[in-house]
Amino acid sequence: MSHPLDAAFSALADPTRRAILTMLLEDDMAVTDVAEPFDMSLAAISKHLGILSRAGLITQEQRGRVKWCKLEPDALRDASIWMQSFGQFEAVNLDAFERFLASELSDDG
Amino acid sequence: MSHPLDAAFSALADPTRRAILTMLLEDDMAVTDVAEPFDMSLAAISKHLGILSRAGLITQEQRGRVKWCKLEPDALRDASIWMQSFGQFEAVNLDAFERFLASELSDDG
DNA sequence: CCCATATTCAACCATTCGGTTGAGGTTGCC
DNA sequence: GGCAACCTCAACCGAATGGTTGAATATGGG
Repeated sequence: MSHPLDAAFSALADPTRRAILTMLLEDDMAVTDVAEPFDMSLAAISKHLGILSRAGLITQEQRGRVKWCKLEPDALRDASIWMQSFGQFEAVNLDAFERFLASELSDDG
Repeated sequence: MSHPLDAAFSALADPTRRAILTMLLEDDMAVTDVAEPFDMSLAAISKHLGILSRAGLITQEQRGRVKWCKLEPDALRDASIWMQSFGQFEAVNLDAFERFLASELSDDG
């Protein structure tokens, strides 16, 4: 997994990890709180967070005994730019975007 | 791999597949021609093309004994839109884009 | 000090992934 | 018809992935 884009895209390929990123859009969160909504062990979530962190999509800061997870949206920029080279997408249509997000949230994000 | 975004992102996670997509930006290509620059068996490339096809990123049309591969850039739209929800990227800076593409092409894309 | 909380580590497991090889099925051409 | 070109299939392989469990390591609070 040498190229940074490898790490970014493969991190994004997992629905649990995308859901975590979506949660972190709201606010920074502790690992335990990130894990809470998922039907999965804490250790599994900890691994997912490690993958997101190594991909640069989040950062984690230890403060006391809790480790705070913070979204790092800039890391998505390169991946986003790479994709823009295909299709010459027009600036995102916000209506379509709203509809898309709605369908996303009713699913799993 | 239920969610369409799973397929798209995990297809994009492999550098060989990203390179293939970049090649297809130029023109439609036959499977053998896609395989030519890679140090890898034809069967391996055929599998990669299958993955790209199942992810909707390309389509393949059989014509005679050659199967033509065609980029399907619209499939990148959803993934692109998903990413836009993070970071509220400003409209892509074209200078940065040029620099990025240059560094990409000198690497492996 | 002791206990609970927060998180990771280590070992394990089943499945998937990315590659190989060899055989096989069409299609096109002489 | 027969051979070459184009592509996939099937079986196999080693390594990575996504999950589990149980133990280990801080840290904070009464």
